[in-house]
Amino acid sequence: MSVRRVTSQDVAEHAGVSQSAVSRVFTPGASVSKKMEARVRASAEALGYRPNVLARSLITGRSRIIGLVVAYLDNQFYPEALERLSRALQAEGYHVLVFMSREGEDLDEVIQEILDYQVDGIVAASVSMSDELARRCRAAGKPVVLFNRGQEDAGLAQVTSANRAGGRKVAAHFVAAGHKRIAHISGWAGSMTGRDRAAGFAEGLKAAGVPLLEIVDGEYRWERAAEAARWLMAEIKPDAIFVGNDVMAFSVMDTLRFELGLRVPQDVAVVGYDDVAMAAWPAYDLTTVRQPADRMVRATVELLLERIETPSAAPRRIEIDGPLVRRGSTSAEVKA
Amino acid sequence: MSVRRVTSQDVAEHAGVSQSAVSRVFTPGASVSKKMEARVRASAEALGYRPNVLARSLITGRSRIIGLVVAYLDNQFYPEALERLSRALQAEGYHVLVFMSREGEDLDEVIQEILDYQVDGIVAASVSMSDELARRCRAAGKPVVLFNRGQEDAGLAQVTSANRAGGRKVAAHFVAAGHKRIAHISGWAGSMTGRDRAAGFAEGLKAAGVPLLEIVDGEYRWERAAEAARWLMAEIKPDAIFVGNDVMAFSVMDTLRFELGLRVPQDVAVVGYDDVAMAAWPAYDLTTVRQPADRMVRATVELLLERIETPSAAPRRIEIDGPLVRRGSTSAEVKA
DNA sequence: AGGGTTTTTGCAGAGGTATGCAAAATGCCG
DNA sequence: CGGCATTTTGCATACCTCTGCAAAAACCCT
Repeated sequence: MSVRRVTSQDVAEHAGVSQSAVSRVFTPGASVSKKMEARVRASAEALGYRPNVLARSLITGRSRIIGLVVAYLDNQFYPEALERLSRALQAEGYHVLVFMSREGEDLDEVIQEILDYQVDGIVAASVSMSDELARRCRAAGKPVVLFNRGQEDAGLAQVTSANRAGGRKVAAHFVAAGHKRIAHISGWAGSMTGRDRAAGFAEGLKAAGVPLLEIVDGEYRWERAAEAARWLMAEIKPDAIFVGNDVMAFSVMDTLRFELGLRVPQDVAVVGYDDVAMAAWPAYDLTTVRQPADRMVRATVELLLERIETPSAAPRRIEIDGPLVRRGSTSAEVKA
Repeated sequence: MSVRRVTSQDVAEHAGVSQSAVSRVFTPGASVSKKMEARVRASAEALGYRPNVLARSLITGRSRIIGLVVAYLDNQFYPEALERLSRALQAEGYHVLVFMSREGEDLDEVIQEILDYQVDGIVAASVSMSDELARRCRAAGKPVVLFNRGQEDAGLAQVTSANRAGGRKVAAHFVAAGHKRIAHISGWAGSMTGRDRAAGFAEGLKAAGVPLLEIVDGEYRWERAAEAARWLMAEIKPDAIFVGNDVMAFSVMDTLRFELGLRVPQDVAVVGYDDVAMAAWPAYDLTTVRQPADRMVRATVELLLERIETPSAAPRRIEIDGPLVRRGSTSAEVKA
């Protein structure tokens, strides 16, 4: 019943060599003669041997596992990023072990579990980390990269898009189109991404001398965004709304069109943030600031590997700029 | 620089007991006195000790890792399922190691890599497995569960929704609404899910004596679905289209409305399959057959754990029925 | 051929934990 | 308090691989 695994010892016996020799054949960069390599590989092939990654990690101290903490996958941006991240790491010989956490729930337990697996590094996507946790990861020698969520305090590596600049781009776009009544449904105020986008937007409007009539926290939630839209249209009556991410922007557009009977962009212009695949679909055709998932993921992998190779390297912060993608949810005409 | 890990040996010395004692404290069901437990836990706490999952797995033969193979995450159904799967397994003390593969690409390399990690089981989502691969997993004693993709030949455990029945439900719905010109843009013909939905749909129409004018393979791809819709409207002019999944249905609706200027459901009724979150959004308001991700995931976990506990258990197949969810993309009125 | 260099190989120990077995400790009862 | 049954503990070994070190082999050059 029990399945006997094929071990390097078995291969060694079959090939009539020592176990060390087998190990060396499967260790890149080790010293093995051509002849030895051929013999061992033949035996390994015959027996169907492959090194046990876990046993190997025990001695090398490298598991080739990266822990990923993520709170939810219903914002399209995250599956997209996860897919790319997984592929990129796979190409480097690493694999992603997934840990779901809930916003608000204490990360402690989750991080402990991650560390139990002796991961080589941790990517925390859209979750914030307490200083205490960061300290513990440092103590364990595990590099952490925050993905798409900045943090002021802790000395953590992080990759974000240029959220502040993005907010300014949206402001400039609204101003150029001549909008006067402008509002913002922000990303969760507890997140730096949300705050930065809002801050950049406010800055940009201020610089142009156009007032920002109202900011409502949409908490990155579909339902909250819809409520915010209803309230804004009842109380403020803006003619342009910048929404903190695409998913909320879709919610806002649906509310405007199907519940309030308004036209986008003629009655209200809407801009989102992320540029997920759906933003380009005709039903929404959403003007939005692109977060270049591809480049963000590449930067994340780079940072992670850098710190795995060189644990002494200081944690860096990388910010990636993304363009404003103009589509039909904002009008093209520029008023003078 | 190098971070000395805290081991059970360290805890043992600190507590003045043997290493075995420490091990037993952290092994559920082992024999330890109250006093011993308290002492060890105190020392463990003081030193910040937690058992090394990898070292443990070396001796128990259980890694508490489940390998997940998935081809793409851009169909919303999969991130949804992945999130639930990960949470459900987490609750059972397992974790998901992600392996991205590409449709068509040979799974061989991927499966080998999975096995290298000594996973306790494998979930293959929307990928088909060759008999050879299935054989190899069996040889390695690793249970495999196919998620949302059936397969006739191999004796593999699998969880699917009742695709055939689902297809019939759609047929009945169209027939009841009095549609006469009916077409189908199917899921990829190379997948059993796609074939079953199409077969059920055809059966249902045949039983009602309504012809199925055309079937086009949409390959589960957004762009292919749009092309299929253009072609159908040019050549066949159906008044009702059943589309093999929601994502393709969205594409079809967009093409009908924004490219061809047709109204849904007045000119053409559209039905999808999956009931992803977006299907309920007002912009689409799509009638669709629900795949109960929750129950499908629960069944998957059940099957997996069952076979991990009892390797001799025969692989079972579970089919989960889902309702037709009526929404605005099909008309309500039933003609006599 | 011989001596020195370099390469290749095997030996043995380590990495962190679980567990069968025997010894020690505890509990029970008369 | 003695004797026996039961529980708890420690010892030693196993899991599978990598790697430093020293021995063996191969190579090179005169």
